Amino acid sequence: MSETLNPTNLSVILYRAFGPQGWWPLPSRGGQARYDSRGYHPGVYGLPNDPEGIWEVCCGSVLTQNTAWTNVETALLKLSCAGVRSPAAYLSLERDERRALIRSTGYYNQKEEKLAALATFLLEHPEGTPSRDLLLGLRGVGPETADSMLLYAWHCPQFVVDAYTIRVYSRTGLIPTLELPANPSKRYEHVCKFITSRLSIPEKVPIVHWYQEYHALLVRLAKDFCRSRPLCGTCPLQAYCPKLQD
DNA sequence: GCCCAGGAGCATA
DNA sequence: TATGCTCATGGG
Repeated sequence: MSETLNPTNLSVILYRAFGPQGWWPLPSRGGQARYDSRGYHPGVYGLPNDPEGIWEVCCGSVLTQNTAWTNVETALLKLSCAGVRSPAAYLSLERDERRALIRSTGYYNQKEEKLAALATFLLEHPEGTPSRDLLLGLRGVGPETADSMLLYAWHCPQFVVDAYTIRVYSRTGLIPTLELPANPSKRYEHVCKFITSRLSIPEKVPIVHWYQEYHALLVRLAKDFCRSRPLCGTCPLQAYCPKLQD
């Protein structure tokens, strides 16, 4: 091992390996100015910058719960093609129409209700950034979903923890597994504080950009290498990670 | 056919 | 507080 891993240099190593990730993707804008074919916008921050984009990010954060993003892409494209580009448009549909549009993401009965609650909330709060507590009060919005919306839709400096984050931090030994609380909610807050309290971000870099990039890079690593069955042989962390497998 | 995917809510003990 | 179950489609 060449260098001891810590939360800060991990993000630097991943950025060097993968480059900017262009999150949060907006599939409906694939190919438009500043977006690549699948709606990513690498190196371009400050997006989304309009209500339709905010709605699409919020939708995506609910639809991707325990679901592969490719299935969410399908649903977001269907919603957009059907003209559902706002909370009001969503609420104007019949339940069965909503379910049909998001079917590809699975759990579509539950998610239809979650999106209805979200849409109603957004209509009641058309401006400004909602508080984390308000978002957490919505049916179907837990800590990861709330933080994803805050960080990517509203550009708040709120770090996002997901299953991939915990997997990578556990396997690399960055966080002692024994210290992880069993309670999911406590575990989330524990990991979030653990990471953010140890991050040293250069003054010239906005915290929001760093948080966005870091989360996206952890997902990239976990999807491509640190899978449930890991591909350690070609992993960019090979020189740093104590858990060599395969 | 099996495993997995960017969670959250609820019942039960 | 902790654990287990449920929700469901689609790709590898």
